[in-house]
Amino acid sequence: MELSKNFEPQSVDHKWYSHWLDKQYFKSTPDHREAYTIVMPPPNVTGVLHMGHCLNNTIQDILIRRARMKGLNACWVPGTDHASIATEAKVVAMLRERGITKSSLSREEFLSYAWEWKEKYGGIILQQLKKLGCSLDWDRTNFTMDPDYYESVIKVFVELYEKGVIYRGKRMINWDVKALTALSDEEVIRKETNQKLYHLKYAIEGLDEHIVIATVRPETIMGDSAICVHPNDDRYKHLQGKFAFVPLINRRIPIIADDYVAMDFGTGALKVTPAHDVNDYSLGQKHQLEIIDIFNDNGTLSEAAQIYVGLDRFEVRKKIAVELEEKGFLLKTEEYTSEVGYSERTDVVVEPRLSLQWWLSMKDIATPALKTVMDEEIKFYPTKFKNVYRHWMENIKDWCISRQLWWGHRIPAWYDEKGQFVVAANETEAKEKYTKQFGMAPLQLHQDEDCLDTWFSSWLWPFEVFKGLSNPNNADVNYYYPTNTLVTGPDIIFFWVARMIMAGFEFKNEIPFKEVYFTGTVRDKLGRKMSKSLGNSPDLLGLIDQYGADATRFGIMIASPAGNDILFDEAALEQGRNFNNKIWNALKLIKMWEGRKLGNTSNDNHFAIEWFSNRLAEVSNDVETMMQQFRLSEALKTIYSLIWDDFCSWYLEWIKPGFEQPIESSVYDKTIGFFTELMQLLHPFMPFVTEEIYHQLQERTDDLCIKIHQPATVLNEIILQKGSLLKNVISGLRDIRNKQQVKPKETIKLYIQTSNKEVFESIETILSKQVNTSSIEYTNSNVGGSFTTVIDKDTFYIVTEQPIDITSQKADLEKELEHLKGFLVSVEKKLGNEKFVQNAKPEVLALEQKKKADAEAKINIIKESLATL
RNA sequence: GGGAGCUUAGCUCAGUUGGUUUAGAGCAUCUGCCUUACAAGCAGAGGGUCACAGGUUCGACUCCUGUAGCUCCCA
Repeated sequence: MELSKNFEPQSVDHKWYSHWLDKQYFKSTPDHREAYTIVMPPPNVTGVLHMGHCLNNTIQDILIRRARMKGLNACWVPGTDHASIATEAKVVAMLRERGITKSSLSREEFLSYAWEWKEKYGGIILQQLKKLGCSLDWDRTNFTMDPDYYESVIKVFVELYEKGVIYRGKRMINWDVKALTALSDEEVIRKETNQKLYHLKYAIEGLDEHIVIATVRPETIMGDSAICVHPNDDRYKHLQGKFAFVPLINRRIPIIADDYVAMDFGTGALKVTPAHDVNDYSLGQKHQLEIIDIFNDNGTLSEAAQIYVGLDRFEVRKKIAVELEEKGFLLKTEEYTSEVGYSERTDVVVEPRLSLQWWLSMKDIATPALKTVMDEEIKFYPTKFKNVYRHWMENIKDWCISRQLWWGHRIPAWYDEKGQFVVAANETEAKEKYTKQFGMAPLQLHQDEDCLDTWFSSWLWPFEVFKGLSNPNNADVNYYYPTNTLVTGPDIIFFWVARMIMAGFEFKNEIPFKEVYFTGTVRDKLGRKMSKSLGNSPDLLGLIDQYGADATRFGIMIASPAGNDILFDEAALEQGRNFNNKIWNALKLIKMWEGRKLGNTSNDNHFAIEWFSNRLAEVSNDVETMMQQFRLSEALKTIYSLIWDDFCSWYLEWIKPGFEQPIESSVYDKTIGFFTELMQLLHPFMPFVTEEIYHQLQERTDDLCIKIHQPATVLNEIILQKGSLLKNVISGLRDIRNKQQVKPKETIKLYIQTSNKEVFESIETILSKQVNTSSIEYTNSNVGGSFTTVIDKDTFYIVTEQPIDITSQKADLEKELEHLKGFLVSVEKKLGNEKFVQNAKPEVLALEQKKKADAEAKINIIKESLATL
């Protein structure tokens, strides 16, 4: 069959993915082998594949494919997250487009729309991962709202409530005025925001003066309960204990003193609004101030505000500033930059608010989870994240787990008409509990309307995907858990990683995974985060169509050092595509020889084969080391160079027969073997092209995907050194040819002056072919009428038909001489230093002496050559 | 405000306990080649006082201190 000019991923990718699925290579069941398990961080069920997923899942696929090819029982579990707030927001938006408001629907009606949406768009992302080549065990696909999973989440809630770890309480929370729900601290993103600092005058009761406060939130003055100054602040000492009036509404509030106030910020006087600021709340508690909540759920002002009722908080800010100015309360405004909290999901400014919510007490749960990471029972790569983790864990706060949403796991608390409640897995149990607890059967119970934070289900992921909670101690969970490697972004270290570790100890008394690999953030090539508003997120599926999955994987992996950010550049995908073609062309070359095999006639290629087999072993070992340290991009670079440089540029050229000449059978077979092993090494990174080549190389009954790879370990250093020498000499001589403008087709006569004649004799055939000589001879003295060059410790004389350009040659030699002399000076300086000779380790000293001797010898050779020019 | 990390060639990065030929790759650049596998290619070349300033040491890209810039996390 005629091979195409270039590698064509479009047909190949799909063919092999279907084949692998048919053969069930990705399917894993417990057996006698050692398990290697990865659970995929579940993407949002309605999400689409973006660069972050691409990086993340490519890394996981590389690890899992490598494990599979090592003979481990590799299991990679896919799934999706119901993503409570994100999905609900999407459904609400969809309904709005259809002219339906959420408030007009019952809970059941809304949920049926949501499920419809989930069925329609859910799991698109999983289909997209197939295009990337991800070798997931699809039969194990999980969803965090699957019936079993749902039940386990509820079970965990009830258990923790009964242990007293979960409680209900009214505290300050972050309120999302768009999604109309509470948020955890982790869901609030702080951003530097330009604001205005308004200086407002509050009149003092009984005195003809006023006090000036500075605030960025003039719209909250109607919620003020006090003005606070520092007790030692001389400016305000006479006002302590007096009263002031809130502008516009004239409410009377006390002036109190507390050393919480920073005297040097603003005017040193602080308005206290306990309902709408976390710090003001604590201050309010301490001084028993009134709490006046002036906002509605949606961020508009409530009746309690008295004025501007029903208007949005930011609109009020503008209007009230104008009114305050008109009425003489606004002294001045200044520009001010500070951090403001925004909702991670809806990007609206979060409103601190006092609210009755469900909480999970974290202190006790966190203790073992902190220790296990500090002791490196769970290893973090890169290790710097240990610090981040420790800092958060040591300062951990209780987790607000309730959300005012419908899409999610409904909180299993049941209330009577008086608001008394019980927590139980279902209504029947709730009734029993109620009867027991309150000594009478309930008239009617209704379930809490709220649902749980998404992460309250995802923290169970590593063992509930194996039904570790719904079916405790089943064969799967016993075999696969703890899992091996978690690959995820550092942005969810608190949301997810930390909480999974806590859940692991709490419910299984075991770590959930042995190592965590934190990927970097994918940015554009200018270093900016990928974002919709910048429009700098590439269309991933378009890229896969254009370059192929292998090139895309290559492109994203080649520049992804562990833990560093990835600057995504399409040029890297081109490099990947070119690499595909390079491999493809090597295949074409070898296939040309297939019909020209002959019996073995010479030993000419013996060196090439021996060298490459050693080189292959050497690099395989290097790659193994790098993989163990998660230096994936380095490993890929190393394989890339092994294939492109060592195999294609050197080895294949060395064994390549002349035009339409035959090739020895044994050389051919060896070459097929090398190529196969190279494909094995590369397969985890670029699965499609390697599988295709594997089958093109010769008829196969098996597949590369599951072929076990065992790199040779025995190395012959001498051969490897000879190889480098040969490469150096070839490059050096080609350089001379280039500089002297000797045409490629023109042959040269080569004379070698060396003390290592035998070494050159063993590589003579290759050398001759690579630098196009008509003859190679050995000499003990300088050859007249030649170009001279010194490579390592040997001198080479080149005789051509062309006239010699002595000036350029002389200049080159002089330049080299200059460099060597400089080098020699630095070495001699070291050796002339008595303290160095006394203190340096013997091997270092010996090395310096060798450097000196070598440099001197080479200087002599060059001087001789120059003299004869 | 507190903490962590980074700064090496035009770009992206290696450089493993301080000494390995006065710093290595890849990409980009330049020169010469349409050489029957590959111009998405081949053969070469140029390019860096290792952010800055001190210190420790016989010796510092490597260790310490400070400064500047950038990034991230937390409050």
